[in-house]
Amino acid sequence: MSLTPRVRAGTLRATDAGRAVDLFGWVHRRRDHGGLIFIDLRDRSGLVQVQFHPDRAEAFTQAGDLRLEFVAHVRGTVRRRPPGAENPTLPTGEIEVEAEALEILNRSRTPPFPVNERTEVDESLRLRYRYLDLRRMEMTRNLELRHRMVKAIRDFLDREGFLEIETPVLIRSTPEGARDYLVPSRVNLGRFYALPQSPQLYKQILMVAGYDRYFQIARCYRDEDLRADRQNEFTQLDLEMSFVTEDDVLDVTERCFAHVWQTVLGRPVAVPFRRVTHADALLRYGVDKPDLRYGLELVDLTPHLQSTGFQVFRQALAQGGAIRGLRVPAGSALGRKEIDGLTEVAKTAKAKGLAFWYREALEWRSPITKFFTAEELSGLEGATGARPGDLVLAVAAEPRVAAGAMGAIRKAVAERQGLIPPNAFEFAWITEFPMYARNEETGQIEPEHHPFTAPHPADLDLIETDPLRVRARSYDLVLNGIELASGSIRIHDPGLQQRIFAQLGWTKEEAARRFGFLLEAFEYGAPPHGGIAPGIDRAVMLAAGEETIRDVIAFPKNQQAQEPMTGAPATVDAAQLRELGLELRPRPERGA
RNA sequence: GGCCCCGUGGUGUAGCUGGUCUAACACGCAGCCCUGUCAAGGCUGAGAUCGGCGGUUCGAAUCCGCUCGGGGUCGCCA
Repeated sequence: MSLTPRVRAGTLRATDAGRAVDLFGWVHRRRDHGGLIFIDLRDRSGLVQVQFHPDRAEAFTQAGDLRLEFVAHVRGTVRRRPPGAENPTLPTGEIEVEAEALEILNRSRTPPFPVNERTEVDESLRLRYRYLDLRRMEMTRNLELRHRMVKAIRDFLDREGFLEIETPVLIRSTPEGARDYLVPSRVNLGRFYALPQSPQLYKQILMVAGYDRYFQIARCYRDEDLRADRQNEFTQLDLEMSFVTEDDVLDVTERCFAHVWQTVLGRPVAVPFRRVTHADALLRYGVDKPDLRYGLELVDLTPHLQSTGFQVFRQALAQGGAIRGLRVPAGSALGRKEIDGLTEVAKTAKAKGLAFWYREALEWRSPITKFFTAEELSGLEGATGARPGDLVLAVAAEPRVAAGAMGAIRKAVAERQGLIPPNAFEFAWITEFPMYARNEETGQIEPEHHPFTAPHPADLDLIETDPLRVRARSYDLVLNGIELASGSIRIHDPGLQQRIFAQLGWTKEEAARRFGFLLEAFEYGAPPHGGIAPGIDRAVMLAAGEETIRDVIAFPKNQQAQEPMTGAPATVDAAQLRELGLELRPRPERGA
């Protein structure tokens, strides 16, 4: 059979009736009636029903041999289906292809899991046979969605005057941040490249070079443990702009997302996005990446219970603690069991316990009501706005712990009470992150974002005196409680950059050794600049309504950072190691 | 590394307060019948000793311990 231009199965419509077509695809399903055979032929675009009639004896006989996932070439004619035989649930349901000839291009073993159904299949099996998994329509849909989103991003940024520039994947290791993946250099024995955790330094250098609007769909690598929304290898939209302030970066970013959501998902998204300062987010939502699809704002009860006689609260307050509360509308329906469950959530978040009061018609009911004065209880009512039938929850602890615990409680309550609207997309900016955070283990002060983030101009004087209070010119984009992007206005003044390095405890020599090239570049006319880096995998995951980014990545790693289909990472030949000047030490324990 | 969840024919599940479980159901697979189905239908059949090891018991898929594999999460992720 000679090959003619192929037609995609899922694209055929009633208007194609009478058309001679060549279809190439996989057997999605077969319905063999003995005297008549129907095959659903599937390709990337969808599927169409092919009918084999005994009148075409040769094709009909061959069709009897077809099995699921066989690869076939069908030549035939598109026909309207007989009245009453249409399938309204299928885009191609008005027509079918009457087969005139069939060519079985390849057979298939019985697949290890159903390709033609939506059933949940063990993920390790899916990854081992990823080529079959990717044939499933949900995965095809996800990868197509990803393509369209990335294309929409490129189109948008192109129109906005951005230039897409590639930066190296083999780069110099910089010890800060996440663990680097290292690549040994054969021609420079004993030396290593690192894979980029992000193109951060190169994009800043590009700004110095005058490429004032740069972007890249960049692969990034971080040797850290994997999660549902975290791979050791992932994709970022890396973006940097010169001569801008926060507002410019936020503006172009939110218009970019609005464009993608509109053109790809057909979902209008209002701009500008809501903005919440980091401090405010902790106070009102207990996290720095609040899910704004639901209310349930936290309330500061500290001022109302300042002199409470309740020992647990009293002690917490005496140690500089805070009391954060949450009104659960209609929470009186929650029983002891639910409260216990929430208490567990609070404890997992390091709180010692969870206080609760049921607001009844005339009074508060709780094991601890007796410890509070009428005045305090009315303060509680005023602060939370609790009405009869509601429940009030509270945690007293060091402010950070209280916020974190109540943030976890807020999320748990929303999930358990079904307060999260489906199909909602709530974007929000979190601004003014602190410049520094204390590393709990080492006690050292470390940059919250990265050491090139510009400090808030009003806080410059605090850098040396009270670094933890210095706000950064940084911002995160949050969508439905998931961090989508992170960025900042950068330092472009070599003097200030030195000062920040010094604050981190680096000597001039150390800073020069690590980032000398950047400091040097800044001495040749560095423009003010800033940028952001949205995670593509997460954006697609949320747009697709998936629970894990693995479902929007063609060949992801599992939680053990392995790729089950090819078996990476794998051992290598001794000869390869020798050539690289590497020698493996036996593992400390559990030999072999 | 800690905590939590899961592991039963090819797939998805049931069974799991120990005993006709000689492991059930659906899909898939094989054979036969069937000319308008679309999760096609009907009949017949093959296929798992219940992740592995050890223990408790007269008796273990069911209870206990260890272990392996997978997932979620905390730590980690400038």
